Amino acid sequence: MDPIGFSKHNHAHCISGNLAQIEAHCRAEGLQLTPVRRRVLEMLLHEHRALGAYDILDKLRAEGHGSQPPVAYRALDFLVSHGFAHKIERLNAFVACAHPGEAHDPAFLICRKCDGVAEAQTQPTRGQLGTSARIAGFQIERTVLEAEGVCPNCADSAAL
Amino acid sequence: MDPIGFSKHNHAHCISGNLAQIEAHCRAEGLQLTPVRRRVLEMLLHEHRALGAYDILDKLRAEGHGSQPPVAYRALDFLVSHGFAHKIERLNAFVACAHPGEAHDPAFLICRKCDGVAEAQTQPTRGQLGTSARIAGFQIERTVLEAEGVCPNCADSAAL
DNA sequence: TCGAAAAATGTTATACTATAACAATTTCAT
DNA sequence: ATGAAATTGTTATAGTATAACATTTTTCGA
Repeated sequence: MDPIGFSKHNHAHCISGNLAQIEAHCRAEGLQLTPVRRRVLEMLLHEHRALGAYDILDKLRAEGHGSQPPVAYRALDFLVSHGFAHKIERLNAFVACAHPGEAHDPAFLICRKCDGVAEAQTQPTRGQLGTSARIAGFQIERTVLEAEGVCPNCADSAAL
Repeated sequence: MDPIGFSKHNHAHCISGNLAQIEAHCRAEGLQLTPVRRRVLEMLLHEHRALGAYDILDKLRAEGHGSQPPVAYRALDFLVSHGFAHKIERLNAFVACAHPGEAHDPAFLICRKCDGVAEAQTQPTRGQLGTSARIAGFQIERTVLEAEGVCPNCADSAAL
C-alpha cells in the first residue's frame, strides 16, 4: 500500500534490484533485453519521474544509438508491453515500473511541483468504479488511475 | 452510481436538458456562452463519445467559424475549465459532462469497440489510492480515472 | 554449421495534438 | 460614449506519435 517513489530509499539499490529482476524475467521468458531497450530502461529507472519519448531519444542519440523517434518509441513499447514501464497518460511520458514482473493495476501519484511520480496499486474492480461498471454491464480490461497533487517533499519545502 | 452513456435514454431530452442547465449556470455566473462555445458544446452533447479537437475544428470550419486549431482548443478550454466538458487523457479527446454544474470527480468507462464513453463518479480520497496518498503524505488535487473495456451493447453484439 | 524466418534497428516521411504570439473585433462596466 | 477586458481570428511553430520500408542481427531447425 505504501507507494514507491517519494520516500527516502537507497536508490542505487532500487535501480540494480529492479534491473536484476527484469533481466531474470527476460531470461525466463526468452525476451530480448537488447542494448537500446536496456539503456532506455536504465534511464527510466534512474529517476522516479516520467520522461518524455523525446527526452529519451535525445539521450540515445547522444550515446550513438538511432536518432529518430521510432527508436525511442519502440524501446518504450517493448518495456510497456511487458510491464517494465508504464505510460503516464496525463503527461504523455513514461516511468519505470515499481513492481516489474508482478501482474498489477498501477496507480500513480504525480507531483505538479517536482514532477515526481510514485506508483501505488489498485484493484479497479473494487470500489465505486467497479460498482458502476457492474451496474452498466461494462467489462473493465484496463484502468488508468493518476492523481495529481503535491508530494510530501514539496509540501514541506513550501512550508519553510 | 449508474453511469450515464451506455443505457438507453431519450437523447434529445438528454441534450436539451444539459444545455438548459449549462445556459442557466452561465447566466448565473456571468459566463459568456458564445456561439462558438455553444456549438462545440452541442457537438459534444450530441454523442456520448469523445471527440478530438480536430474533429471539432473540422465541423466549426464547415459552419463558417474560424478554421485554425486555437479556435477549437479555446472553446474546449472554456468548457473544460467550467466543468461543462472533460478531457479523456487516454484518447486525447473530449466529452460533454454528464453532471454539469455539480462539483464532482469524474470517472469514465471507455468502450474500445464503439468508442462510447460513459461518465461515472468517484471519491478519489476514498479507497486504496486515498490510503496510499495518505501514507505517502501526498495531497491529491485532481484525479484521472479512466477504465477501458467493452460496453454492454458491444458485448451483446459480439455474442450474436 | 548453414540458411531461412523472425525479430530488432535504423531511416525517411508524415500524421496527429497542442500552444505561443499578435491583430482585429466584440462585450462590458462605467 | 468610452476605455478596459474578453473573445475571436490568424500565422507560425512546438510537441507527440506512427506508417512504411531497407538493413542488420538473432533464432532455430535442417
